[in-house]
Amino acid sequence: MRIKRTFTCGELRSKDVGKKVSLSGWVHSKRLHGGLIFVDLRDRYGITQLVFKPEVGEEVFERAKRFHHEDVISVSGTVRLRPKGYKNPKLATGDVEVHISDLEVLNESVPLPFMIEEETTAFEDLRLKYRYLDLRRPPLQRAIILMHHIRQAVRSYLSSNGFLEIETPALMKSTPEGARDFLVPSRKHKGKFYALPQSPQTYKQVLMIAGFDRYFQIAHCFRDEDLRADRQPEFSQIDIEASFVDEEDIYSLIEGMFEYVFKETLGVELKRPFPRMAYKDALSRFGTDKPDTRFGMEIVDITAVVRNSGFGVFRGAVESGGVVRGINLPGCGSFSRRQTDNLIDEARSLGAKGLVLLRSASGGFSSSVAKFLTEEEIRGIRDTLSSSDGDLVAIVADKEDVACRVLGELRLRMAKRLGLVPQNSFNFLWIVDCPMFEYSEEEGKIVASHHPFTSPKPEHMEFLESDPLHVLSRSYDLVLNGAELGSGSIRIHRPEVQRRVFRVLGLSDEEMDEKFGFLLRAFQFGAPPHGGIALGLERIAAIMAGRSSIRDVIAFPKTTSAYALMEDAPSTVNDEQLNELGIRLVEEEE
RNA sequence: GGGACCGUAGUUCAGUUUUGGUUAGAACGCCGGCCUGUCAAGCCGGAGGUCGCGAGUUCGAGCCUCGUCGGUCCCGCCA
Repeated sequence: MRIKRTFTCGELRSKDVGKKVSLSGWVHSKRLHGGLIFVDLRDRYGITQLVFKPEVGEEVFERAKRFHHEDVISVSGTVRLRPKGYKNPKLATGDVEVHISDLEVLNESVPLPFMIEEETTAFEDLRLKYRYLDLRRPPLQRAIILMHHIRQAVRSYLSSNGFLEIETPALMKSTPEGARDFLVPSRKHKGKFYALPQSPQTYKQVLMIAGFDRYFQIAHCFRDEDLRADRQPEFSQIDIEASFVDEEDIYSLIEGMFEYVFKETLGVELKRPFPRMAYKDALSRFGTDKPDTRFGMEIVDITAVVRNSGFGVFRGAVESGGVVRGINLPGCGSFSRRQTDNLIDEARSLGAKGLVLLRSASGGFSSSVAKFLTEEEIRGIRDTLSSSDGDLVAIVADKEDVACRVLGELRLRMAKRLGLVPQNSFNFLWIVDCPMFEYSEEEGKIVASHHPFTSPKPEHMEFLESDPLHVLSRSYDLVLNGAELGSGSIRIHRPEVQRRVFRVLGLSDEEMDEKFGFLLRAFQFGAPPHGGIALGLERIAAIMAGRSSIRDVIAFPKTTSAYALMEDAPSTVNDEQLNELGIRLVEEEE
């Protein structure tokens, strides 16, 4: 490289006029006017306009004529003020241009599979195959840079609060509980396997026992489960644990961290304290354990209003122990028959038996169902739901969990369609008072709602064995704009309590010793009370960047089938590698 | 494991229903020419297609049927 850059492509301003400068970057675009060539030179800092004139010499001028998109070049030249009327206000460097005197072509580009533009229309599989090109686009550059700033801010905040960053193993013991493990075969111990961490949960608890009373790590985690827009097989957790703390300590620590991170990276001031909501209230008011509180349209109970209704659908649901709940869809009273039919179909596909729609009009309801309702019921429903003329009331009469889930999902979809979801709004919410256990239909047994190291609420401890499903835990979830950022808890730190919880989960003494013996043993040697949280870094970043998928904040994400399109992973390995590990492949059966 | 949508020049799409029918179009990109103030440069010309793949129906399939592969969203799953 003969010409070394003295400035970046986002740097030059009118104060630099007259300077002799060198720039390096990618040929973003070229505008050839015969005897005059403009080139937009781009790097991650911005774009600067280069001007090639014939005076530069035939060799350089002719070479510049042949530039392709995305050639990499270095140039030297003089910064000049652009003539009056030819400044470009869209560019930070738009007041100036560099008149080129020397050129070095560092790499030529073949024709591109898609253009490097602010927004691309290219399909995601193509973008993933040529990820290095997609990553040149400004939105992804901004997202990757934002990730860096978030990581830096998290480290800076936690470090200045006395937290130590400590790494834990990537090769660990497999535990069948929770998500499916990624397994790593052992060469030294043929037939045995490590697992990649789903989270460093037990290690961080052991670190507490070791006396590192404030720990954090931006931990890479792996879960072999199916993917979603917000779920990748590998992701990062901001993993935090502290000793001698209670829930309030964690809340204020984490709120402080987000306050700092948002201020540092986005310049956004967050409102504190974050609101808190009981788990059961979240379910009944929003139909989900991760409510999006950026808009209203809350689920309202009208069971009492229609308990003795002449309308069979309502009365029947109540008589069979169900509920009648509704949401008010503002301005949807003008929906066509087709639109209302679609809504009803949607409700059915979500699991409801049906959906009752009532148009609010002239102080009452304009609906075929209205004739089954008394004046009092109509007024009651309108008042309870705060429904005004022109609105549409959607009601589900069903078992409580079905009614809430269906209405919660309709609420989200309709808010999106009606454009009622405010952008650039960050609504944090703590979900508290979560149940300790839940019954898994599939496994036919009680499982931990959070994880088995979570402490039950002390006042519920006595019902642990007799009524486990009503025991609340000392866990908490953090929700942002309807997305679960993460969860944590105050942990169990006494071996006998941990054994009781394991026993409720159906583990025998032998099983708990085999799987978690190291933790139970550690608890016997002076374990401090402790608790913490783990937060999904990519989900945080995606919301901050305004992206709908965490793939956009990960440099090299996998597809929905967990495949890496750029380098083709996973791939087969040769027999030698398998032999060394003592592994033989089984033929795929039809 | 299940549901929905998508797959046609390098890219994004139209063409698929009503009607299966000669030579599959457009824009951007690419290549060539003209052009000294553009910044979505402009003008003229050109090249570029196993219609994802495989069967089937048919005289004839981009279009109909079945299967399959890939991508995206969702349910299940994610202590």
